[in-house]
Amino acid sequence: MYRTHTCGELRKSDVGQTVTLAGWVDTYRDHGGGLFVDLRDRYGKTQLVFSSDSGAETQQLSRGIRNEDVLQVVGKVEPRPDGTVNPKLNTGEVEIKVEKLTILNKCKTPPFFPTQMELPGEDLRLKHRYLDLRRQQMQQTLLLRSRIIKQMRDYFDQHGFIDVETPILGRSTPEGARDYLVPSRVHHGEFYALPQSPQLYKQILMMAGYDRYVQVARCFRDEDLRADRQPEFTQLDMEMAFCEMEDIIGIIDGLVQKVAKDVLDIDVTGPLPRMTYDEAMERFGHDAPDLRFGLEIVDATDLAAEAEFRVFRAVADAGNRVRGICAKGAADKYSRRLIDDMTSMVQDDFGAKGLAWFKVEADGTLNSPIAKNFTPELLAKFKERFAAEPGDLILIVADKFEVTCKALYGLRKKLGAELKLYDPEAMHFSWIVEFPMFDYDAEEERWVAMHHPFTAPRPQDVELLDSDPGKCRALAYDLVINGSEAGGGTIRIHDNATQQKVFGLLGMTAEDAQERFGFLLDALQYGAPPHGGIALGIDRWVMLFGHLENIRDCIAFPKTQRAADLMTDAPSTVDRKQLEELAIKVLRLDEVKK
RNA sequence: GGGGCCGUAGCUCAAUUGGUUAGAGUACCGGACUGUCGAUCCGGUGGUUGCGGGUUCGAUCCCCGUCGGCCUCGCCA
Repeated sequence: MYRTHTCGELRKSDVGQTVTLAGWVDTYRDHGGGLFVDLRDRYGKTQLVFSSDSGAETQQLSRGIRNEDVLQVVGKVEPRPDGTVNPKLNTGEVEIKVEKLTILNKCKTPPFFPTQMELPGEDLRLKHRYLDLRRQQMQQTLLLRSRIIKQMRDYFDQHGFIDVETPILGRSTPEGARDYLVPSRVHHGEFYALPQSPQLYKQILMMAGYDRYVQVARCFRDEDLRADRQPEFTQLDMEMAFCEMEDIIGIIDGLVQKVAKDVLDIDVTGPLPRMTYDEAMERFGHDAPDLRFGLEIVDATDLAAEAEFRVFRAVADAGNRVRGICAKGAADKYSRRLIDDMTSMVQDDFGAKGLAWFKVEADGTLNSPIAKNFTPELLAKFKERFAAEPGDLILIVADKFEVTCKALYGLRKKLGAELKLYDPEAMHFSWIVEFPMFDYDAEEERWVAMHHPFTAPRPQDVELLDSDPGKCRALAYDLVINGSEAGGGTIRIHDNATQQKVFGLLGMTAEDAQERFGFLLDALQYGAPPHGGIALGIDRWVMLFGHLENIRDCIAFPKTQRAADLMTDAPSTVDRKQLEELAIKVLRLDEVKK
């Protein structure tokens, strides 16, 4: 037996026992005659004491102990002498007088120590992930992740959901994200695709009568990475038959309450607040607004239309929008220089033509390079519209609606963080509903599904599919936590005719649709029940519930921004023989580009 | 594909306007020390300044390219 106890469990009540512990050397303090070692495992730390009492042989062996060595010790639990209790440790009232030491494994001097104060560079952490995962912070996060997933599994189990696994090797579907492809050895020139989500399989399960399905599903999307995006990620995927949007939302409201209570001890009152997509875009410029703070977007297009200022007038006259935000008390926090930086941001990142600004002076006048273009009366109206007071900073973007949304969303996010408009520990949960069915892709001159092509239109909007698809709203709902999309779902189309019509609107011919999704169209004709579901982004839940800034910290073995695993060095080239079996020839770069 | 930041000892960082021998803390090695808990004290080893090229009398510093990491726009139904 390697150990009788973990390094986190011994207390004063255990004094007198002879115990065996095993773990890593967290730190050691060598006093010559006596040596203290904090032995660590994922449960905690326990202080070991080596002295002449340990015997000459053991004491001699103990002198070679270094950080991160793996030890096993046998010894007696003793109370610490008066004045040497360590209140920082749960085990701080006791120590082990070591009688026998076994060095199970030495540790080479590592590139970094899991215990060091300054975090090493992320590339180093990823390369030596086994060391990084020893860090307490990482262990806490993976524990949190495990706990959230268990809560989810328990919850859905209690509500009668069946866990069904769906294939990892599937069929490529050109809609949506880029697929990860897997070549077939048996069928030369043909490929499987890794699932972007189990979407179609779970719909088929509904048609098969498994009316409550759940799965912790790995999903793959070959797109560029971000701080909150990995090429493979995990979803809590669920689907229900004979359900309406309210049923799904109700179930998830309950889950949110349960997880919030369990992991953060927060009482979330249900039902969670809802906002329509249009309202979210109008008030916050984004479909996943951070509702922990105000700083809402204010429309001033009508006022702009009265202005002498040609830039505003032209935008208003062209049917575009003049909108802005008013940051309370921010005028003296943002110098000309910082405002210039924000101007560059809205121009370079969001395609805005510029950023207009006003600072409200102590006497109430508006200070701005463009103020001279406005009558005092109009300036007063702007001030009133933005409810601006002395010391406030008004930022205005005049552009197409979409551009004002993006730019003001970006500014709001930046100002919210910089001005500390919210408590970083706060949690805000809400639903965004009534999404449009389609977005118009000007480049490809066609409609694209906003959610996915299996989303059902609202019953009252069905006829808009023919007359005005852009106005058609979907039975879609996104769960938003602190300005992050934490989940999204829809009620699905469950009849063949509507599904065919939507495919048609997306520019697919009947033949295309049959080739790509024939199995779905077939299944829809063999007794498909009404159904719908949702998928929750588990990695993001961990990020949000753990107040972490980065999705890589929520995943045991994540990929870098270039989608590489620095520990295993994946992806890698493969043997010529492997390629030959697959009938694959790798082209040179110049051969690809032509 | 575009924009930005970063890369100096094993690690975290510093190095004046481009200036001559590239420093500190820590780790590591050796020594001292029986109540420490970020132990302390003394001594020591350790550098292709990511890589390649250029400008210059002289480059960690400026320029170009490249590799790697991060942030971001596009992209992500």
